[in-house]
Amino acid sequence: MMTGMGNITNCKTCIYRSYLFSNLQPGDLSRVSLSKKEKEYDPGDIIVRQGDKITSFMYLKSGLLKISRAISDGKNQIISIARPLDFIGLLNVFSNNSYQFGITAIEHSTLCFIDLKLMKDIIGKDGHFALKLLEKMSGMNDMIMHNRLLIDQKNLRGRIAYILLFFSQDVYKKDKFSLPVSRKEIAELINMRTENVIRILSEFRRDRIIGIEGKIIRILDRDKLIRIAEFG
Amino acid sequence: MMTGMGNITNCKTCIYRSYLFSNLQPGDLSRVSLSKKEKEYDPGDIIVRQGDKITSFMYLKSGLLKISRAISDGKNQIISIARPLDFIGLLNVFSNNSYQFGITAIEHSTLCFIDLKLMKDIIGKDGHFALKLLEKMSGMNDMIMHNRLLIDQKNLRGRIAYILLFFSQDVYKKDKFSLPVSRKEIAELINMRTENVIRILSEFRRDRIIGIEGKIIRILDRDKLIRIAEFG
DNA sequence: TAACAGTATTGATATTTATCATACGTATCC
DNA sequence: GGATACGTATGATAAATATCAATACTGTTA
Repeated sequence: MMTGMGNITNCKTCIYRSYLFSNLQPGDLSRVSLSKKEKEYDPGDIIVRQGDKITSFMYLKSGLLKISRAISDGKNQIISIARPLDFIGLLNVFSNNSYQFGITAIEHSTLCFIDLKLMKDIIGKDGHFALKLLEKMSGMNDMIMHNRLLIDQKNLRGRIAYILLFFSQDVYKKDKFSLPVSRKEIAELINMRTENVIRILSEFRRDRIIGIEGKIIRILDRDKLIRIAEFG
Repeated sequence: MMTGMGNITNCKTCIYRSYLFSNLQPGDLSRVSLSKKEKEYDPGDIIVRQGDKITSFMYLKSGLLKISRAISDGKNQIISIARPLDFIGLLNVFSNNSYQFGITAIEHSTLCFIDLKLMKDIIGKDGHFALKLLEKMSGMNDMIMHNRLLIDQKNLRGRIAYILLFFSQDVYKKDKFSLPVSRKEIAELINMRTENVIRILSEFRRDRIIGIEGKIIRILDRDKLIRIAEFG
């Protein structure tokens, strides 16, 4: 369950402070700092449900989240994994009144909630900030779209290799890491079936490309994995 | 080839004027109107090449475009089809200096080019405009992402049904229309092989769901097509 | 502790999709 | 006019992926 909440950190000195807020007018930064709420979540905690009303702007200080949407009969599709310093829900916050996707913590995470009205107010006053936000949003969309287009092109082995490299290189920056998601969730993320996720992981283990102990993955042959992700 | 260019229309009285520009300061609208360039393109004309420097903001007044990106060995992937009143390249214009995709006319099209510096200048000054632009961009991204996520879930028949309904309902609003793209391009758009596009179109014809005469498609059984797009 | 639900695993099989081959029409280019 | 390229079309076959079934393991609850 949610393990903490409050407003401990001052935005001015926050070590996680985003580039986005780097040139904000001092008065505006104070208003953000005073009104923001900071919350902590444990793995599995639901942060927003699909359909919830959007009332704030969310910033992931630390941790890892999954952004997913419900499709027919209880099935889910994971749109992307949010990483620290990401603005969550940025995709939706200006185009909808309610979330078109759900957000769930997959690691212990700390989020900042900034009131949406305040944000819009600042955007209205501070064109420089607005432009930076446009850049940020554009960049995020680019990345998510790019990833999905890439994954669409790959066969199943390529997708598994890609996602393993994603966790190893982009998220944990380590050869050995603990998968923050189940096999089923990997399947939902890269558009395949759970059984095939498991099968291909086993295959990679058999071929000494990775080591597996439950959730613990160790990359043994990164070059080969890169080649498989690239194609084949 | 490009068949026209110049600055004929006044933005103030333009019948294609976007909602986005509806509350612009009169002075700013004049600056847009004076600096904008209007160009016409024929089917097949390349509007921007992947990698081109971004210098303007593009607005599609009429026509139809394809937005695509090159992948390995001469293959292409079509990201989306742009329709009238769309701001083209909005996905990229604030996050990159150069286009990450190419844009090609697939029907006779008229575009407005607005200088990017001018746009950024207006955004900086006019927070209300900036906010509307954020909404527009967000909405566009939503739609493209949503479509791609949907297509990922469908089998090949579902994808073909979906794309036929897209052209019939969203683009032409008619039962009978001329496909603006080749079978190969359909394949690139919905992530399948040309042969299978052709095969499934033939199958739909055999089952009296559609009529085909070359590029001319006629929807004969819309309900069935909807059901197939939905699932099956 | 037993019962239970969710997850992971593997094998056998069915279905879907891609690939390869061939043919034919159409437009383009010299 | 013939050569060439490209789009459309269909069939046969191979490869990739999903589905179904069975089992084991995990943690949680009664």
